[in-house]
Amino acid sequence: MYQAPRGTADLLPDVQPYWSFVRSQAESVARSFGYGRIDTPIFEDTGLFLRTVGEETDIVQKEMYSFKDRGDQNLTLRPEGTAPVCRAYLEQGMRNLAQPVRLFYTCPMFRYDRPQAGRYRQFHQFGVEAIGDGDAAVDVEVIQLAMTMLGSLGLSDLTLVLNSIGDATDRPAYLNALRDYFSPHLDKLGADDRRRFDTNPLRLLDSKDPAVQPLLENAPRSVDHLGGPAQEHWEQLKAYLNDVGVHYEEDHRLVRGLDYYTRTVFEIHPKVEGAQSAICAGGRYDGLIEQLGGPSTPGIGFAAGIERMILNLQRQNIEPPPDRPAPVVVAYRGDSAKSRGLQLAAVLRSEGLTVILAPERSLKAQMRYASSVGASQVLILGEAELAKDVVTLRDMAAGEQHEVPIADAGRHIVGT
RNA sequence: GUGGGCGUGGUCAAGUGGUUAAGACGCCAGGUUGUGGCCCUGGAGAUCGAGGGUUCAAACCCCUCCGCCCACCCCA
Repeated sequence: MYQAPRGTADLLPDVQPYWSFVRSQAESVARSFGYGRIDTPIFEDTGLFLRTVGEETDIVQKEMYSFKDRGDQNLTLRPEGTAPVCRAYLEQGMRNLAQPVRLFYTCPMFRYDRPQAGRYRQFHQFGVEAIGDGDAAVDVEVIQLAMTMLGSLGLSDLTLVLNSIGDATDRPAYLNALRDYFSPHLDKLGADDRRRFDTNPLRLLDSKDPAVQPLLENAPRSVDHLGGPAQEHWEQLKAYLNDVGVHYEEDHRLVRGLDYYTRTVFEIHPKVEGAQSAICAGGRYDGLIEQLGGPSTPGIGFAAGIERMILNLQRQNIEPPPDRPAPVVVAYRGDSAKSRGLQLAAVLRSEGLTVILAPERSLKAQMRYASSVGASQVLILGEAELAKDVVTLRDMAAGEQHEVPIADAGRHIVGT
């Protein structure tokens, strides 16, 4: 027997209401902020991710689904959404549109990770990108969009954590400060953290090693090493957030695992403790477009994990609205009634109703079937009805039925 | 990549070496001839995750692999 590949899932109709709920809420909130949908290819040139996400990151080092196609092209199944959108921004000349360009997407992502709660190899993200305007008001807009979107799902008890990791020009001084701080304590660092000390000292800040926790208390803060413009941006952002009443917590240890972030970084997670708690995360990436060979262009965005949003809906016992109406079942007795039922079903569907023709079984079994598929009403056609050119309309919940002319059966069906 | 737990019909689940592998839910049929949801009866459906080994004999013991769950790493 074949099984779905590790870390992938079959989404059967019974879970689809969650998916359509999340997608439609996210999409309508994004549109209300003036964002338009973009779809980019599921695979891209491998170099796009190497260059932007960062050669030293875990995503690139060990999580990419990369392959060569028959033409020897190095391709990679998209592990994240920002780089492809920026590539499209450049390639499609979107800098000639009104700036900032506001885009959103919902699509599958692929990372070769070990699956666990809320983590899959094929997973789905809803994300937005606002490209072409570095103003802190745009940061606020994007954060507001994220909070509004999660709120529209009914998720409560969310925490927004915020930090600024400065511009590329501020980075070297800060990294030196971090190295200076940690170097007397190298003996206390585990192997992973030693490696980080050399390759990416920023990541020492979110080390989970209990031995280094006390060290983190007094570690240098990125916000104390911001250059003038980044400093101003950071203060402006916080002021705007206060103005619009968005609550946040500053977290000086918040850094991100992708190299392209500058200035603002943020995460949103449920207050309940747990692994993989971030359901939404993002930040500013003012150097990314330039890195891709374009003109210096600021940008900011976030991505939210659809599976994680659904997980939290379920944890908070939030039921999504049904994604399809209760069907009307057409039951019948006899061959000519069956044929007439087939015609009737087609007519009713063309009138916009959801109609299922019962399977050919005893009438009793057809009724049982109607009941188990949740039919609100059943239309019964038999010899008696055919003779009079009527159909028996049974209301399943009320348990009552009456005859109506076949020709306007549709008008008598209610509430589906 | 690391550590722990686990894999028995579609789902849940009993069964820890020995005749035809319980049960429940679900599915199908029937309970008199044209009617559901409760109830009753019957039926279908399992190479006991896969492969190898030990044994006269294995779902049950051993090995390998695969997968699932949880945590770490990392991330949405």
